[in-house]
Amino acid sequence: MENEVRVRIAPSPTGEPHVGTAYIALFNRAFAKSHNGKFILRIEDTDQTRYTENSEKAIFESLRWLGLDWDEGPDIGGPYAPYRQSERTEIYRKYAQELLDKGLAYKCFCTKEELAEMRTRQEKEKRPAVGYFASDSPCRNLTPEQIKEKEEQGIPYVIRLKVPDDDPDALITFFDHTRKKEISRKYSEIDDQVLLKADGFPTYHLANVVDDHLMGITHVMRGEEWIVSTPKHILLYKAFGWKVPEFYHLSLLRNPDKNKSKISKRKNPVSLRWFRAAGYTPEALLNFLALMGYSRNTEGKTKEEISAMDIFTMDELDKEFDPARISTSGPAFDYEKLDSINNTYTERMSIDEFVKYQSERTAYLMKYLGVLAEEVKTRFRRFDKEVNSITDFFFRMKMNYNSKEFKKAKISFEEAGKVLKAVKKVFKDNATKLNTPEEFRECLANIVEKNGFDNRGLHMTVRVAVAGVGESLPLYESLALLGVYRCITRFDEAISALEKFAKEETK
RNA sequence: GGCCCCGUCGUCUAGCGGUUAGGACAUUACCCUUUCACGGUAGAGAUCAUGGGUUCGAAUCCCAUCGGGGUCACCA
Repeated sequence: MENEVRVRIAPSPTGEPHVGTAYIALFNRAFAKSHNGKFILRIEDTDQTRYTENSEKAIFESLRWLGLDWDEGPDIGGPYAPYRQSERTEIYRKYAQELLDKGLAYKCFCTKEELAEMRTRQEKEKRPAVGYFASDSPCRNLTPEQIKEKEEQGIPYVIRLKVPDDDPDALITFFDHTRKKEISRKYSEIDDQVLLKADGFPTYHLANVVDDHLMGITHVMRGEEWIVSTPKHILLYKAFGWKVPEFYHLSLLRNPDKNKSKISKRKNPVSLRWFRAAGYTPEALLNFLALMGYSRNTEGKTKEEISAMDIFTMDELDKEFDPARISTSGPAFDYEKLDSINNTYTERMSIDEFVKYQSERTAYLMKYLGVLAEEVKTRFRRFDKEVNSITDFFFRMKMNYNSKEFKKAKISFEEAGKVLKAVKKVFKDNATKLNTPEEFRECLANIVEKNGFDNRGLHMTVRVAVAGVGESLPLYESLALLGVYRCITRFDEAISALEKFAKEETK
């Protein structure tokens, strides 16, 4: 199978499984299926500092839930195992050594401080580009004796690629199949990339190129954020004397705000677990995601036919998939449209399917809620009262507050506004440190103490801001599950609502 | 800031030298309905970012400008 199409998705297990991963996976898989090829899952866990325990499991689980199953991967094996980069470090070391032997890479002993110094110097000189370039590299031309001496002193080092500097104006060019054009960068714009870190782990660039080659990847479909580093990868393929795969860069999903920045958890829910718990069906999410980056061929179709073409299954996509129809502009993630698509899928279900999906979803919701699941039970007075009404606030995009609820805090609207502004600031400043319920508890307690706020008033105000109502699930656990960024978003909405309520009252 | 990418209704998009610029979501009105939702019908909504070319003719080709995004880590 020399000409077999082989594509891959290579997520990094750092935190929640990202909707962007599913987006890229979907197109890779459709491409493989349409060519009778293979779709591979590879885990890129070379950053020990960002690795989180359950993240890999969550990626498997979420992708499987969506039906985006893979032909080879860390959990099912395959002819090119292992598929987890942390288990392949020997391989990367070997290839880094090969480059060293060929004189195409070198050991760099610079410290973090020296690197920082170099950076500030370059910025001061107003250089067009900042980085570890040949002309700036103190380590590039170290003699074998100097290297030996430093090694004997036990100075830690990294291995850097020696970017050719004989013709700085020469171009490195590749063809981007999504944009259908060549993209180039000058050699002079590329600095000596780190290949192997001081801890012996490879960087993305090395591991990715080595694995793609070893695993026989023929087509690389990945996010647009990689477009500028593709030339670096080309350089690596050349250094090894390997065949370069074909590249497709997909535009990034964007936040639906005016600026349309790359979609982020700071502004919107992006976790696949969230979408699942919120009650979206896999078919609907996939259909929606496909719509964001792909358009079907409408040639020769009637208006009526076209109007029904937005709804399609992955099987249909796999059959007709044409990579030339992937779009290049960054689509804003329209949660309302997702809802609408979800609706058309649920209304098409049989009653049996509907019931089955409802119970599957409820089961997952309880899992998602974690410690809060117990609390849901205690507030669940009757079975005809839905669990959803108690947990709904985790999935709302807009709160549309009612002034009556804020009155339960027994402090004025102005005071409540002040409280929320203070809490918001603290949350923002300590965003990365607020994860567990306990951390939220301490945080709020500190705010009460420092500002002399009414304890009950603050807690009720925060509760209403976050849940929309005065009676809801335990606060600290709710804040933790919601996540600090979505809390902040709600505070923003609550603060302006409170201002409005205050004005109306004085009228 | 340097470099790279992108630019059609509010949003996702069709279009690839000659179209009344089409569809979907959202939105408006009406119909259906004892309510809501679904469904149906009709409508509004895009001087195709702007300005120059090329051409008999440009959303479609070229250039410039502007706007947005990405990237400049021992993160991926």
